[in-house]
Amino acid sequence: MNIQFKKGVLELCVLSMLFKKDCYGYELVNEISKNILISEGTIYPLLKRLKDEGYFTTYLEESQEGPPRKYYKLTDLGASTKVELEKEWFSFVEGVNKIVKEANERE
Amino acid sequence: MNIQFKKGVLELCVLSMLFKKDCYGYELVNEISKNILISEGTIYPLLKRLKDEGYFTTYLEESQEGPPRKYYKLTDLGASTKVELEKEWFSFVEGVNKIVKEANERE
DNA sequence: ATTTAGTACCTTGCATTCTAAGGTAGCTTG
DNA sequence: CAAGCTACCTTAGAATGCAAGGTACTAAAT
Repeated sequence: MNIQFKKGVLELCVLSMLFKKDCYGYELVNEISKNILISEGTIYPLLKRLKDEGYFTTYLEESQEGPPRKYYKLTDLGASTKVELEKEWFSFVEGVNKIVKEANERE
Repeated sequence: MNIQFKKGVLELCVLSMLFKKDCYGYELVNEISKNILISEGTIYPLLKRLKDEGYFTTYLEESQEGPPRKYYKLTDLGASTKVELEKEWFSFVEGVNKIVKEANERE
């Protein structure tokens, strides 16, 4: 998997996951990795940054399967940022696809 | 435009453009910028790197409108890399879209 | 009882790559 | 001859993903 593709997109992925439901960090790594391989060293600093920027709040909950889980809950700011980022993402993909497809139409 | 989205994708864009026809650097900036805003400071180091890696050869041609242009011509390695990168790109987009779309299917 | 494996949190230093800002130089037009 | 466009390039800075490391809890296996 191309590492560079991921830059900036993981933020959208995290916001999207949390838009669906509250998640804890370890869960995010596993769920997102089903579609895009990522590591813990990527997620935790990102979660910290996004929390500092006010995109979500956190709360702890105990688990029967290990140490307590820190859940992340999207704020209104987080939700509206998700919508913005999503738009930007689709428009970006469209731009790239246009270049790629035009190139393949050579005679 | 989200800077981070671009990481790694410009390589695909450049290879795609050159797959269509030989181009010079300044031309690549302008053509790609029609779909994705990029600056010269991005392209020239990238072209140098990709040339060093054997993705294309170069030749000079004089111009009536300014200084001579350095044209980039895709090698076989460059062309096959373009095909690989293109596949990775589509699969990556699919992965991200899956996450985004599933998140929007919450009740 | 101790080890192993899985869950779950986190930090640090490194690598990559895009950008802004700057520099050089040719050609054309006023 | 100055301005503006074309065309090349470099440098220092910012952003972010990763590997590798650490801590600690629980449960199962030895």
